[in-house]
Amino acid sequence: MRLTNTKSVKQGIRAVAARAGVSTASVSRALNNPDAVSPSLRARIEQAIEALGYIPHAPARILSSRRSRTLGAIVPTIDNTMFARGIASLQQYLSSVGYMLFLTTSGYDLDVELQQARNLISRGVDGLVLRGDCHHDGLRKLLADNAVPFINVGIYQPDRPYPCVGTNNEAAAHRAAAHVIELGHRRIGIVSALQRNNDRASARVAGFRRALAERGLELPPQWHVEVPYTLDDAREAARHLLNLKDRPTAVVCGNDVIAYGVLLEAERDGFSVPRDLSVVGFDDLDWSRHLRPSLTTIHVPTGETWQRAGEYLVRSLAGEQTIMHREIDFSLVVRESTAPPPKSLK
Amino acid sequence: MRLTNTKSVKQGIRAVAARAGVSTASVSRALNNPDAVSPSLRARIEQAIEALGYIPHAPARILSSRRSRTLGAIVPTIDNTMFARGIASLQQYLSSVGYMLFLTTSGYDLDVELQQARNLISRGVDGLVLRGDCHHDGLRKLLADNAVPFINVGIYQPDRPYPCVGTNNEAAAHRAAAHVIELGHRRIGIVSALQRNNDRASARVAGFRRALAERGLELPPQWHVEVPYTLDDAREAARHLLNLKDRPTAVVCGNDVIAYGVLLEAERDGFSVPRDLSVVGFDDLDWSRHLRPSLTTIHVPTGETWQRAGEYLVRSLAGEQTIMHREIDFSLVVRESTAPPPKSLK
DNA sequence: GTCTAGATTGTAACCGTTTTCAGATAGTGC
DNA sequence: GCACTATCTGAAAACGGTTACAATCTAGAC
Repeated sequence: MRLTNTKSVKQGIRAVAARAGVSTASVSRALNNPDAVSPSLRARIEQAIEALGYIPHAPARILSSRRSRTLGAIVPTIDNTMFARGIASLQQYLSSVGYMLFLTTSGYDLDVELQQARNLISRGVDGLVLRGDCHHDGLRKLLADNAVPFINVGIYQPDRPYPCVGTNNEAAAHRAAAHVIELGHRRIGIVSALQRNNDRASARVAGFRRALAERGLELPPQWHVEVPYTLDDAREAARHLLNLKDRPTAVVCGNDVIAYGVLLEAERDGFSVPRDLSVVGFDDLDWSRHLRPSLTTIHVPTGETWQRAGEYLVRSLAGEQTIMHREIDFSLVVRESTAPPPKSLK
Repeated sequence: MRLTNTKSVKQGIRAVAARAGVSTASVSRALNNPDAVSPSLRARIEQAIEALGYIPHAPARILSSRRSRTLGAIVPTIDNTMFARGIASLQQYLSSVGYMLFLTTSGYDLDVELQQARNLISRGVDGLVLRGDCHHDGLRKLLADNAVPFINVGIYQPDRPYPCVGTNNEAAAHRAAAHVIELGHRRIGIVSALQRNNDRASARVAGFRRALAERGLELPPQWHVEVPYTLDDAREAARHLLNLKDRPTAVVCGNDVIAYGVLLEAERDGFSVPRDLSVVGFDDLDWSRHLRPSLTTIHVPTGETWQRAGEYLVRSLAGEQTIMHREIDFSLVVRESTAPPPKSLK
């Protein structure tokens, strides 16, 4: 049998109510909707809360109200400047509107993502923030079955029936490639992130390819390399690409970290950037403007993107009508790593 | 009045129980302690769960069981490789033992940290992971009043009554400074992170200073600079230090990002590292070995540190007796950024 | 002074689990 | 075959809040 002392309640809202000489309903109201109780009552209750050091029990609140004021986010990894940025920004926004964030990671694994989503829903989140639109089939069903609002972030797909917010990666990549083409390059290589289960990466590759195709430029297979996540991987791929007998004069990269790898490897092999080789990145991480040569890249406002995702969900949950597909502008930032190709190789 | 259809329960454990023809108690047992129910029952229940797509409601579970299998972590910022690393590692460990992590940020503000702690406790976390041992007075009281287990991570203070896990920052910093002293440097500058509300930063400064003091070396005030968080801040400070008429021949830095700033600024001002200037970092971020010159620094196993913190709490919560103060070894990684001082300035 | 609308407060059911306790069932030694 | 355990299972009371509804109170309007 559970010990229940009917005389005195040691904690909880009932203790506060008892001390303030009011009902639990009033305490609850004072907490959630202060205007609904008279100033005098409110003062008494606040004083009792203070005196008892009362902290509301969120799980009970969630259970009773069916709302948690908590969002869940599933990112591939937190150990990546882009995501860390985004999450920080999202979290800051959410906390400013009284929401909390449950953060989990999927490690780029769709099954894990599904599992994490189940986890978060179980936890009672009011909505979910997902990366991209490349998900397990079961995930959509799960979201639909449980009527969980969600948004795909980091991509822009106005034609899809799911909400999303992000830059148009295809267009941005196209812009990046167009930049080196405009500089006069005709021999352009691509070093992209792994495209598998990563629609962002593949959209960028598509943009690069379209830019080349529009100018009738060839892309020999050996000039397109895909690399995993680390700088070491990027360096290795770059080394390979730079040592081809027939090497490109410019390399467009799927993200800045990859570009760093190309830059480092180029330096190591004695190529001068941008004299011998032009390099374009994508994301515009902090480092990119500090590097020497500084990196020409596509600037993507990650913080804004994720904050908008939060705004979308919070507003939807508040019953407001909001834009389902929001495009976030990118911009090309031209720095030192790009220049016209050497005359001899033009 | 709430609508309650007494005939059919649409969801929840009762729906599962009804479908399987068992009591809710059995379903709960099948979920939490499978061995406690007979295989046949378990099979029936599992099938019902599957058929209904049942997802347990964690808040209700927490409310009832008084345990959330969730830990809270409060870090200054997530947008910092060190913390991102640590959090990623902690999260991975926790998920491997069936725990979840509630992550919040304090922005280096003690009041915010206290508020976040309140928030997390309200959320029902079973324990708290904190950064360092520099907290608001109210925080300890809060933790004590609510009997919330916690651990300070990133520091090692065996003499304190609070659990902690981390490297001995003072000793590690001492080692870093000793390294350049051993190389023959006598004119050594310090560029540290802000010490206010940051015991890690101040322990490092203390270690640097002790190493200098032990060899009887002077530290003119203008040779010790404190900088905020960004690379830009570090560069500005470095520029100032390097342009002193009477400048040091070696600089020990409070962390790697600061060291990058010094390195970049040195290059910009035409100093050659390590010929004209030796630089030592602290943390050993990924970049440090890729940079040119690569950075001599103190390697700190961040991932292990945070995982240990998780282990400590999980074990404590399981009732196991565990070590309260755990020291994590650091190591000096000598790379290209340090060398004996130029003869002329020795 | 009575009546009514509106503002405030209280009562108690309910949110979806876990868990105690007791009852039912099956297995064992004699 | 019987009493006696050891195992399973079920009924129902919590857990700590929210909130629908009822009850009370207040202030004008007449």
